Amino acid sequence: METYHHGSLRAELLGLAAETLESSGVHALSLRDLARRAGVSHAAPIHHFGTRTGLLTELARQGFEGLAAVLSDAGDDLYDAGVAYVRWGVGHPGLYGVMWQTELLDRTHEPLERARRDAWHHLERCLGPSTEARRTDALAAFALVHGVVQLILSGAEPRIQDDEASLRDLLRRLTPAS
Amino acid sequence: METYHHGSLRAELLGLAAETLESSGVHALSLRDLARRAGVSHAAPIHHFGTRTGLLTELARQGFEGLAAVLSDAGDDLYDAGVAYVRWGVGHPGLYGVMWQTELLDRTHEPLERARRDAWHHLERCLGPSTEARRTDALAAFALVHGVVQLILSGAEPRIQDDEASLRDLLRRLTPAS
DNA sequence: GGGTAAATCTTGTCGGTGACAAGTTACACT
DNA sequence: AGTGTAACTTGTCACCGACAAGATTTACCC
Repeated sequence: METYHHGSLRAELLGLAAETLESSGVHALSLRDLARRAGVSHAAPIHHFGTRTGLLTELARQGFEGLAAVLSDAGDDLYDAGVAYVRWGVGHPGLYGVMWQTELLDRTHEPLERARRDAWHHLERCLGPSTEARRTDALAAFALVHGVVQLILSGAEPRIQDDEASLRDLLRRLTPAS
Repeated sequence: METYHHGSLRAELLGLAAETLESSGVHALSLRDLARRAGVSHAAPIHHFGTRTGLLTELARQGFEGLAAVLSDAGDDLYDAGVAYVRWGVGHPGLYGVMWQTELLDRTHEPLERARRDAWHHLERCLGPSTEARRTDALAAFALVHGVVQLILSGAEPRIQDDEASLRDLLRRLTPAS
């Protein structure tokens, strides 16, 4: 059969990579392993992504898009959005880490940066008009939800409950300025 | 001179590793490069740390100790401690990332976990007696400062100012429960 | 102070990995 | 039909972490 022209190699590689990311972590993700599992040569992934960084950058971009979609669905309430954010992050332990590890990503990749800003704006939107104080509010809100996700994922604080009620209770410690 | 028995190889390797970590990031930190720069054989670092994970674990432990010391000096006020935390994190961009990247560390290493808990307790101490609500307060406080550091280090939000006044203003969005 | 155990470091080697270069095959478009 | 281009392969290189086995030095104990 067709040894050449797999047809949708790029998509399949991304899928396999996402699986590995969640099941085994970034460090276990190698281009050569992906190639083996997809049944192609060891250099095939490089053709599609250039470098390993290129692959991770694409995964991160997809991640921010998924996150933005969830935030968009969560509505206009800051705490609703916060809960949605945390739940998405906790649900994607491998990917979420990659999204924030700038060392692994190509920060000059415009689609990635755009997706990141989009996700940010969905959270900022819950705070009303953009004054100076609102921007600080948004920073605090983002830092809090991001920190909660990282704390949970790191496993450093096993006492954190990630059910909705506990999360909401936690997020309520944040009170936007007057 | 003495080819064998460098005298303080372990300490020198840790120092070189810390330098590389801050100047070039984790990914640029290799045991073999450390060995070259210390003028020893490529396997010498392995003798002292077992694995690369072992080296990073030791660095992280030192990191938490340094962080705990800074928090201890910051006094009893939650916001003072928060500012001190953020400033320490921002001042150690490479190391701070390693400290929270569990994939790179040996989480069963008791000295590391003890140092981590110590740092935590220094922050929790600012909140008074340990009730249920206080613990949630502590979680929120930790998540917020941690998130702020990560946001700054990631460079995703260049608008964050890390001078003391701006940081304090940001941290004030957090109000512990009654 | 002599001998033995342990710690420190070296040499050698293995499998795995990212990256690049050059070649081969299939598709697309005119 | 023919030609350019995209998709993929084979081959290769340097680097890395890890392990094993050996050499050298220190420490300790009688």
